[in-house]
Amino acid sequence: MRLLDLATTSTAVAETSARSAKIALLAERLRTAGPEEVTVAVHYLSGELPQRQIGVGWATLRDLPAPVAGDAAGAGELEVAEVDRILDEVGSTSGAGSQARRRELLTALFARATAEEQSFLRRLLTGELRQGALDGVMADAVAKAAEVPAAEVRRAAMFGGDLAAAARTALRDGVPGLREVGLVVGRPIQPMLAGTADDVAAALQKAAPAALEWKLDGIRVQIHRAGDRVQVFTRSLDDITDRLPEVVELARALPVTSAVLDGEALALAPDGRPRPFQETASRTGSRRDVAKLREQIPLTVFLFDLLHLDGRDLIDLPSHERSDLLASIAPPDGLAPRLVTDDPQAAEAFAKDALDRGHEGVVVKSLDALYTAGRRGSGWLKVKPVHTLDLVVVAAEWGHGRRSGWLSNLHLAARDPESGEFVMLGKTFKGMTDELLAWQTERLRALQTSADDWTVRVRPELVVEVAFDGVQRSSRYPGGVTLRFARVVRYREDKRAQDADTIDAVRAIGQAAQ
DNA sequence: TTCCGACAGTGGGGTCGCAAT
DNA sequence: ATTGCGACCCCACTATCGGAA
Repeated sequence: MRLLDLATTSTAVAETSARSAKIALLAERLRTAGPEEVTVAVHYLSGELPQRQIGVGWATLRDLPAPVAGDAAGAGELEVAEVDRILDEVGSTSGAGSQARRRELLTALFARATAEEQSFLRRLLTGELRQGALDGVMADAVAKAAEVPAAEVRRAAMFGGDLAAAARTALRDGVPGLREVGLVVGRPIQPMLAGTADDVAAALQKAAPAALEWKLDGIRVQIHRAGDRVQVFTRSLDDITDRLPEVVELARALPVTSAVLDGEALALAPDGRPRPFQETASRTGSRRDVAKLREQIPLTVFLFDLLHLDGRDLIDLPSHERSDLLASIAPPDGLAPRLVTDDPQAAEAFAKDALDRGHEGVVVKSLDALYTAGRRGSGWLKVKPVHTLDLVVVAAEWGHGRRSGWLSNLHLAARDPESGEFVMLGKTFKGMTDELLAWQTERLRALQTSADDWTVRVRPELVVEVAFDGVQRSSRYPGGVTLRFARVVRYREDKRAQDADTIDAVRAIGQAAQ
């Protein structure tokens, strides 16, 4: 199979908006793939590289020599398997001179590609395929190509951790082959994700009685234990075992022969309150001097689910049964605090206590939900308090993709009461409807004071109400603080910039959380 | 016919580790 | 030593499609 075949399929997929038509086009292409090519084809057409990452991003591609006009002789002859080999080599170079070597390999590759192939490669390498089909749509396409139920493909991909491998199995061995793929201790599966609810009462309306658990602001850990061997994986299935010795020790001490556990790891202060997320991230992200770091910033694990125990898979058991089994093997202080209730007042009190202790909020879990790996179902609902501020728009950046032509990303500032100036403390592009994007583009252009290719600076007059999850330290912004997960709620045309919130008010919110 | 779950897209800040400057 | 870059932690929200109700 040629790269050109994938590029033309991708173009066709991008040009139709109907999901069913995308699936049909992808399935047709997969059917023509040989058994050795199908995994690479699935990866490429769902916007990923088999190598996961090869050290090439936007800036590397930007610095490649400009392509010559017109396609070179022999362009369009590139085979998918050869492209895969070249990218393997790009990804495996390291050490001094590796960047130059990467550029050399990529330059040679691009010189042999048609314009359509180059566009496809660029988008693939930057992770911006923008054809309206990623893993989800591809799973359906694989099912269609292999003429098997989509649920079987998704199940195999969930347990194998890899849709491309499931595709090869589906096309080669059909349903019987897919059925043989199961949970293997030591091989991570997609973690179950939580939806959101506005408040505890709303969450309880969807399921009562329900279990409430503390929502902890750390990193997700999936722990596999087989005999004495322990492995720890992140939400994106990376192996971080070496960085989390505390987690390894906890798992090794459990009275089991094998288990797969789900939990959250975070740094706590000596008084038991959570340290800022930045400190947990720093600790769990560090590979060097782990033993020393451990003394300074110890991690605590809170387990909240059990997917496998001593040879038995549990993901198809109702949540409350998994929870009971977990409690039977884990020490009480290794469990996420939990309350089962159908009483809104008791639930509210539990949530308030979690917040008073400095945690993010609660997760409300249906008692009979199965472990829906990789899905953001309503079986789990997170509830977190939201802060809002009225801030001033001081600039905006042009959007990309479907937001091309609109001013999208707002530069937000708080008022400095001392100087009367506006102090930038972050950006946001979230929460806007198409209608609002069009409106703000027009309004901001009318306030424009200067502009470059990316950014339009404006007179600080528009006030916008912004919701956010918290205030964190920043080395990037002049006020030393920034907002976590800022999103637009609405414009406040009734307010002038002089009425906007002050930088002191922002800092006070940060202090209150400590 | 309407509703709603799943998906894709559009990007945010911080941190680490590596290579280049 | 410092800077630029890529990768990966955390993540919210809207638009759209298409099956469920």
